[in-house]
Amino acid sequence: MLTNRQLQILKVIVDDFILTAQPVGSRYISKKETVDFSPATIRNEMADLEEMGFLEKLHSSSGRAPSEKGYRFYVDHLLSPSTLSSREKNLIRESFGKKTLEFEQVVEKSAGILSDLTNYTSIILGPEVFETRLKQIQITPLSHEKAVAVLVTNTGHVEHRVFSTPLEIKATDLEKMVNILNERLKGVALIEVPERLNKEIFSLLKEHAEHFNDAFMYLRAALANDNSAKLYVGGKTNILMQPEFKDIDRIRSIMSMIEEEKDIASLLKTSDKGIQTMIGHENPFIALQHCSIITANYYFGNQQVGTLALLGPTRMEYNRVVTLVEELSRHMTETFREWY
Amino acid sequence: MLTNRQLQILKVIVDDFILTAQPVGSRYISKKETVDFSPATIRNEMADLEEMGFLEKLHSSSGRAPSEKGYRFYVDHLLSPSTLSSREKNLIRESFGKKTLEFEQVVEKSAGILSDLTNYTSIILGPEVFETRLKQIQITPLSHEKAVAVLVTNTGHVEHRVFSTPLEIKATDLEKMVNILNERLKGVALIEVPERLNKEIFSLLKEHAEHFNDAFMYLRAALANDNSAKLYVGGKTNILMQPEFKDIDRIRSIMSMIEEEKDIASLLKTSDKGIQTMIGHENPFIALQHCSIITANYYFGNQQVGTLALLGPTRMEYNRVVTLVEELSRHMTETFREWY
DNA sequence: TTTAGCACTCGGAACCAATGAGTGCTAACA
DNA sequence: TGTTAGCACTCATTGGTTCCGAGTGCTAAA
Repeated sequence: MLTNRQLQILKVIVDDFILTAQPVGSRYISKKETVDFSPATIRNEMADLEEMGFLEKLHSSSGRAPSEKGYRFYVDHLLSPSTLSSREKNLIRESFGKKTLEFEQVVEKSAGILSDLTNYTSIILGPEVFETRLKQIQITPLSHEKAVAVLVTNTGHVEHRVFSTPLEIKATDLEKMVNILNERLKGVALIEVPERLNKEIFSLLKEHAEHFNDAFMYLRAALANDNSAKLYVGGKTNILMQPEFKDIDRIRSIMSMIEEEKDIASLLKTSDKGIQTMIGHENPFIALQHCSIITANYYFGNQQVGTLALLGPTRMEYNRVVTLVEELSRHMTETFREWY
Repeated sequence: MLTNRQLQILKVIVDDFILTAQPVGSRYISKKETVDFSPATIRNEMADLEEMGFLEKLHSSSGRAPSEKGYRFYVDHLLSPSTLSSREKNLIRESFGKKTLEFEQVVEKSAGILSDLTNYTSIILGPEVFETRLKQIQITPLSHEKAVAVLVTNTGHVEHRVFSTPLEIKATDLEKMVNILNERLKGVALIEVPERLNKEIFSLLKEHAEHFNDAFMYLRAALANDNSAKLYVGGKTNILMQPEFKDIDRIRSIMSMIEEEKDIASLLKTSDKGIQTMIGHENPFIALQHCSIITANYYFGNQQVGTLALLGPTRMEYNRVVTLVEELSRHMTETFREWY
């Protein structure tokens, strides 16, 4: 176990390294008001801390920087979650004060706030598709061979899909079709829609007219869900500001990973509930080996869950950032609750 | 005026510098099969070309690189537009072969192709808002206090806006409202919609029931157009690959400019018709001083016009890129024409 | 157990020389 | 008169050397 003095020194080093990105030396630590030991004493302790794996040297005569294990210990045991500054409070209150109506708006705004306040990159994963249910479907003809289906889900998400219609179909027929669809699909999970279409609804529609056959084909294609929960990213360029990412290659791999979306989405999807931190190599991607990710969940009603994440260097301002992420996920959850 | 030999040498230098990003020396040029002069002769010509402002030296004993004026001359007089390679043809044919139905799909696909084939960043500006006309409007209640308005424009663009509705409003009333709106707004330019709403439609709606007053307020807010034509960007990270952007600060300023959207949009909006090139400082933004931008227009029906652009370093593969941009704008125009 | 003192290590900056790619100029050549 | 060979010159790059300073580890004294 670590002695009190070791804890104190470790905390000072992590705090300072997070601030300056420079290795911390013994002399510097001993000058801190809160510290009362000579540099020599501190050097001894630092040597011990290094031996235990909490600290690292860049070269034999440099000061110490926290290792990943050091960050992990810091986050688990030494974190003193900061309270929000008035600037932070204001920005959040201001943004969530305005009444929002659409899921996308809330998410984009949250991503914006988070990346602006932290100078890191914020990522928000939409709610799991398999829990989203269809609330309403509306079909509107656009031309004699195109129509748009507007889907509204119980999460307040609205989306539209354009599809081809056979030339012969009539407006009244379309109306009938919509009625049947609404009757049969309301409350059905989005992911089950294609199956339902194939099973019961196909035969139902068939009874009405023969060109439903064609229309149905196209509609089915249009309603085929893409399954991928959407990613919203804020402050992509913030990574460029961090001194540890002076190296173009690192930036390139991180950027293209974010652009890919796929891996990031799967990473966030598998993260546990509550506030989580992944430090450096704790995530499986080489591109993110110098990054930390903080995740929190937000909720939609009771079960549906999305993920709010913040991506920064391992040298992240954990105390400030953790409260911010928590606070924002709370606000999001609350906003969505009010919609019901 | 330039002699034939000078033209030849200039062309070799630009071609080679575009390929290698390295200053070109006289010895190297004289070794080219197409060139029959000694290094000394070439040096003389290069000195003249430099004096005329077409070439630059990085330092007194380096080879020459094209100046912006050199690129400009090259583009205007020496360009031999390449024909598409079979790979390029295939990719384009494949993508445009599939039937697409929605404006966004076409645009996103085009941006993707362009950035993939060129390794530069592609930017597509949507059609000018002021020319887009409303084709149809549909309102669907979502809950007792929310409704979604779906707008369909003559460009095949579909979008939805969620707005609040007063509690008292009834489904039948809403239907009446939609009928009036459709009757009065069909074919009206999007940009004029708010004005029309205020003038004629307000009084019309008022005749029907008093809570239209409230509903109208919200609807008006929802239909207030944001005016900004949308930007679609492909291959944002491609800039990172270019050797001239090893410098983080350059990348940062370019990236954040793209992220901003505002300036880029205005830049593209003011570009002239047809294929245009802006080389280096020919554009007014310091962030883009080492970039070239190629733009082409695509058309929607007869008047409506959007812009397709490619952003890369001044050392751009102009001959390949120009044909690609042209070809893609042609394909887009054609696709949209087929929709009518 | 703590601390002062001292030798040691290593990165970074400054300086220097050697190298080589490339130029400009001059004089000879066709 | 236009072209070219030859040569002196320039300058970025590379590698080696030295110096400096920040910081460590170890030992011995308090």
